[in-house]
Order: sequence, then structure tokens, then C-alpha cells
Amino acid sequence: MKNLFDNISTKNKEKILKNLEANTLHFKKNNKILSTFKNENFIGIIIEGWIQIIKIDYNGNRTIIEDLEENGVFGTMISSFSNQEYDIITKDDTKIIMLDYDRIININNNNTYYNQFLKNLLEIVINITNERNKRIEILTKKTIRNKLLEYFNVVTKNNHSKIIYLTSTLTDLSDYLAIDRCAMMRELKYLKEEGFIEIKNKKITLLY
Amino acid sequence: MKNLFDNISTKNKEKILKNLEANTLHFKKNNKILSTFKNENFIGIIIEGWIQIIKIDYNGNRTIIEDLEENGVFGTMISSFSNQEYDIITKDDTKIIMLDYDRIININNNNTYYNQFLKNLLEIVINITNERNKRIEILTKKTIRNKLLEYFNVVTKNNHSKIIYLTSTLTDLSDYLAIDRCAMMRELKYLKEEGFIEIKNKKITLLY
DNA sequence: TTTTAATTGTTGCAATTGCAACAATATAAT
DNA sequence: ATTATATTGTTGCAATTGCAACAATTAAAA
Repeated sequence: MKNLFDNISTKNKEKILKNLEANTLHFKKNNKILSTFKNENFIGIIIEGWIQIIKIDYNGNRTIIEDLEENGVFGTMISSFSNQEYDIITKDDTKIIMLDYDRIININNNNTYYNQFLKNLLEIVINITNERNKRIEILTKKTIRNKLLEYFNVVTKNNHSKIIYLTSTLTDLSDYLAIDRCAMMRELKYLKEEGFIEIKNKKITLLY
Repeated sequence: MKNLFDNISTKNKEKILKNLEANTLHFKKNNKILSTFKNENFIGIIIEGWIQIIKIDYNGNRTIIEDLEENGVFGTMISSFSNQEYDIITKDDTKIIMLDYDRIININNNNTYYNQFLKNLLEIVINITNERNKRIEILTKKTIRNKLLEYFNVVTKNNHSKIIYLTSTLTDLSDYLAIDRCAMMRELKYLKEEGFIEIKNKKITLLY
């Protein structure tokens, strides 16, 4: 995964952070964090650790919007959690650099390294857009079966393999696909019975 | 809408275009364009005109992925139409600047104006991500009614008004929401009958 | 102006889905 | 090791949805 400070020396990285008045924040595992930042226009970078950005529906349904580890980038605009209904939860001890988005845009700093920084950020955001596009491609499929097949498609296109290792739980997958978990389990069963797939723990093998 | 060359003089704009070996292309209305670019990593900017990026399903269903006018930015990564199933159609006489994405990233040009260019592009891509996030928010709603209400929500939040003017057709809306058009019409009728909305031509008034 | 094409509007019906209410495993915490 | 919690797995049933097959209206083209 692209790192925001790729091709930037440690020295210049420090300069950028100072220039942007970056804050480095530390959090313990399993905490609701950054709630005071919700109304600000920030970009956060995970230096180490693991966070999830979670939305709680008015029905109490919890959905994972982002699941980010080291080098993960998130923020108001990027993650679209400007309204109050979102929580950022640490799933591990986590160190985050917080940047002020408006400062990134408005600052005048035409050094090569700041240029590189902008290019890196651009690449990261473009990759995020790409991820969003893939999810939309999946979500626009009308049946559960087609959503699953499109999901398999997207994953295998990335990995060039007919074997998919779920990084998360099936419950999370049903969240991602925006379908009822039980209905998804049923459809997976049908796909198994019809010989399209095999499932063993978190390993899904495509047989087509 | 943000312009890619905001805060850049015409002179410097020309320099950037030359430096990036940009191509300015002209197309007539109602043409399938840029099919030869499909395998390249480009970013296109619409200088004038109107295009739509359209996906044709294996079932023959056509979906509008992007509907772009002046200043619109699109491209391989951003629009995720790297595979062959997409068409770019001019809906009017159109002038497009084509940029090589890899060149944008790899070129070494740390002038103030190139810096500004990168910031503008970054802002544009972030806005696009934001649009994608909104659509995902809508698509993850489980019933047609909730999709419609979330759509109304998103639009009225932008416009600060209880009146929505559809810029396109209802058929296109059902595409955007990824629901069957007839089922959507039925739900709109129910919403009307229950006094939640009023529809007159392309004007939807929210009564709640 | 007339014809053609596109969009809107309607509805029965079958298929799909979400929901509820479980049992069975597996994982994590004490 | 035992308890508690989370995840997986299953199924009946009612609600929602997509589909098909139309008519009516509106917009565009000849």
C-alpha cells in the first residue's frame, strides 16, 4: 500500500509535519477516538495500529465504513463521516498523525518534497476512489448472488487467484455487500450446493 | 465546481499542458469516443461539451456511471472503467484535454503553478470520492423507500432546500439507486399517497 | 405536422429478501 | 479450565422487489 511519505527523506518529512502543524496522537486499544475532530476538515494517517470507522444506524445496525491499518489514510472528505453518526474505534494501540486539510491545500510550499507529498496524497486518494468504485459496482448488482459473484470477481481480479481469504468475518462481508447476513449465508449454501464454490473457515475457493 | 486550472495563469497553464504532453481533442455530438485510450492510464478534462460514461451489462442494461460537463474530470483510476465494458459517449460537441496520469505523478516540476495544479487535482479527486461516498450511503440502504429517502436527504443537505429538481430522468434515477424503475415508481406513488412528497414534472417537494 | 422514440405510469405475480428466532461452533476473557 | 461473547449456520414466513406486459404521456425527429 502507498505510503504518504514515500520518496521523502525523514528530514523532509519532519519539515512537512512541522509546516502543516501536524499532531501525532497515541491511543489505547478499543477506544472511541477523535470525536472532537468530527467537525474539522482533517486527514489522518495511521502510523501504527488499527482502527475502524463505524456507522451506527438509527436502527442500531453497525456498519464498518473503513478498516484501516498502518499507512491507512482517512478523513472528513475522504471517508464522508462529517455527520455525527460515525465512530472511530481503535482495534489496537494506535498512533495517528492528524493533518489539517485546508492547510495542505492553502499552504505555499513549492519544495520538491512537498510536491512529492502532494503526489503521494493524490495517489492515495485516487486509490480510495478506486476502492469506492469497486464497491459501487458490487452494490449496484440486484441479487445477492450477483453481489457475491461480483465481489469474488473484484477480489480475484486483484489477486489473480481463484482462492479468496477473507480478512474479516462473514458478518462484516454481509455489511460490506449491504445484505442481510442470514440471506447471504443461504445464498452461499446454494452456491456451494451447485458446485460453484467451496468454503472452509475463511477460505473461499471458486470452482468456475 | 472546481476547475483544474484554478489560480493558474493562462501562461502557466500552457506550460503545464506542454510539460505533460497534453492532447486536446475535439469530438462531435453523439459519438463513442476514446475507445483507443481504454487501456491507458489517463485523466481527461472536459473543456467544453458534455459526455456520459456508460456501462453495458451482459444483460444489455445500460447504466450511466458518469455524467460530465464543463470542468468535469474523469479517468481510468477515477472512473474505474479499465475493463472493456464501458463506453464514453459525447452528448454534445466536446473538447477534451487528455493527460497521462503517470506523467503527472512522475514528472519533476516544483514550480508554484505545478504545485497549485496538483492541489487542484487533489481537491477534485477528493470531491469525487465524496460523491462516491454519498452514493454508497444510499446504496447500502436496504429498502427502496429508504434509498429514496436517503437520496432526498443527500440532495437537500447540499441545496438547503426541500425542493429537488431532477437534472435527469426518473429512469436515470432508478439506475443511480440501482433499483427497478417500476418498483421505484410504485414506491414514489406510496410516498405521494402517504403525504411525504409531491411530484410535478421534474420537481419533487418534500413535505416532511 | 405527423411519425417515431423516449419517458412516465400502472399492476399482477413469482422470485428474492429481510427478519426473527433459533442451535451450534469458535474465539476471547477471566 | 470455565465462562462469556462472538461468529457461523439454519429455516419458516411475511414483506419487498424485480419482471413482464402493458397504456398514457411527453419529447424528438422526419
